[in-house]
Amino acid sequence: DTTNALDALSQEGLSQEQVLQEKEAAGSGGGGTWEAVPGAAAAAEKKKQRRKVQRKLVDVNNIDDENEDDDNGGSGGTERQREHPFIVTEPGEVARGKKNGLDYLFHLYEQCRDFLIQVQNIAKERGEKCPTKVTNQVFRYAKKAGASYINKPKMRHYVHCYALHCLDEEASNALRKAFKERGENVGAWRQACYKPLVAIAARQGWDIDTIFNAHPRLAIWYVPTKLRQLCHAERNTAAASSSASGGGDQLPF
Amino acid sequence: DTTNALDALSQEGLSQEQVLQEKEAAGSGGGGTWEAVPGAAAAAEKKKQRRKVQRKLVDVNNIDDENEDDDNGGSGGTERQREHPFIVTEPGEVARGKKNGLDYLFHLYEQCRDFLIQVQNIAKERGEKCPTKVTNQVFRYAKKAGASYINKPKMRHYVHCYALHCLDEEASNALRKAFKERGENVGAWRQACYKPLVAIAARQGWDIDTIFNAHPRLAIWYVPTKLRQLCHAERNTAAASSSASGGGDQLPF
DNA sequence: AGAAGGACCAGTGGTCCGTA
DNA sequence: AGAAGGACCAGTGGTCCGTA
Repeated sequence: DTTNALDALSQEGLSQEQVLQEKEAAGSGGGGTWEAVPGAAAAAEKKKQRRKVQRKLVDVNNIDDENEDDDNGGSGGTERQREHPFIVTEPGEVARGKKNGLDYLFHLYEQCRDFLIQVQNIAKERGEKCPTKVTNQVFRYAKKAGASYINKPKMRHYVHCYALHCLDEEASNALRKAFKERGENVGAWRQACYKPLVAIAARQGWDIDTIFNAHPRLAIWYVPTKLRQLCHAERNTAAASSSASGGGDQLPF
Repeated sequence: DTTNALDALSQEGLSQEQVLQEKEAAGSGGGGTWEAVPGAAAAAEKKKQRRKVQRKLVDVNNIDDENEDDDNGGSGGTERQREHPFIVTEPGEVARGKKNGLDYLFHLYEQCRDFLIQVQNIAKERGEKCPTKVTNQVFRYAKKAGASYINKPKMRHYVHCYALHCLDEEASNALRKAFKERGENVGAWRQACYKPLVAIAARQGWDIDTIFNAHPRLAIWYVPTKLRQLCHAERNTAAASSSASGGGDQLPF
């Protein structure tokens, strides 16, 4: 019942985001590929290389060391099932088949908040350091409390999607409807969530940390690295073009 | 020129703190020794044991491994001098001989604040995560900037002394004068700084984190573990005795 | 004995990449 | 191909304990 002015926004959202995805897929091959942050791709590549070297070293060291616990192979019974993958659903829609919907995804964030509050209460009781964010400790607590379907990589992966849901539920709902209609997968929807967030940041002085912290349910989540980088890059672009067109505090051309 | 009502306070402060020190020195030998937190001493002991085991293992593994860089012994030239030890000085007093005064100590905290601000400015410039506290990163930055006399263990060691200086300069000054007069060493003065802080916390609902965060120069420092524990223990003691004497929400005796 | 600080360690934030 | 999450890693907070 709140379906106004959504298509233009989300279409726009998609086209640019797809460009971003393509650039990312293309990788650091050519010379002029776009990067959110200068040098970021190179740094990431270095990190990857390091990790590969590490793994190789570990493998070498493991040769002929101990082959005690080698036969736990086969299909020995009660392996924990993975969660069903998410699909793009519109608000209120229940996912059918072996899928989970986005209302469920956002519900997980609320559950994490509850777990954090419990951890905070225990810490206060004991006079211990009291976390203000969803930390490893909270994820551990959630697991111990039986919420085995909550894990850190998943929650961090979709934080910015939840952020949009918190900060502009209208826009978030519109994006979900549009992406469902077009049959996009979850990855594409997730990518598309960045753009409206950057637009919100633009309207509020680019300070994404302050924006997160000002919202009670969002403040407990770390700002995702990529969202931070996108805001920074876009701010610089915006500043450059505005000073090129109208400004006076730049070198004269 | 601000020397009112200091002696009673600091005397009181000392006597109790010395008891605390003695108990600590006595260790976990007997059964009924006082602990700030139940089980804390046992946990600390366990940690110590673990560390010793670790070191032994490291030593064993190092036997006959590589003796390449073995001969950097002797007295080969420009070794960095340690900082002179602190002595208890009153406000404005310059330490003589190979000693540093407490004004200098507190000055180091202000310097760290300056370094933090620089690190924050760089982070904002680059659109990176911006620290709100004096972190390892800040200590690294300080060292790189030439302030080699600043280091983490030292700064953490005296944080609560600086806290008293920030929160109640009158009381801090009075304590310094009293301890100087009595010829106490730095360690004794440091111990004595806890008590007036706990008293401040008592007046403000025991929330030492909020007290730190409410003060602009103090907010950038982590609350020391021991101060937190003392506040917690004292709060429980106070609550127990007040409910024993006048309360109604406790078991009846 | 008293104190300064190098260096260690357990557990963190962050996310890659082997898995289904 | 698309996605979930175990497990890894660099760098953290915290402070011990060999050193001067």
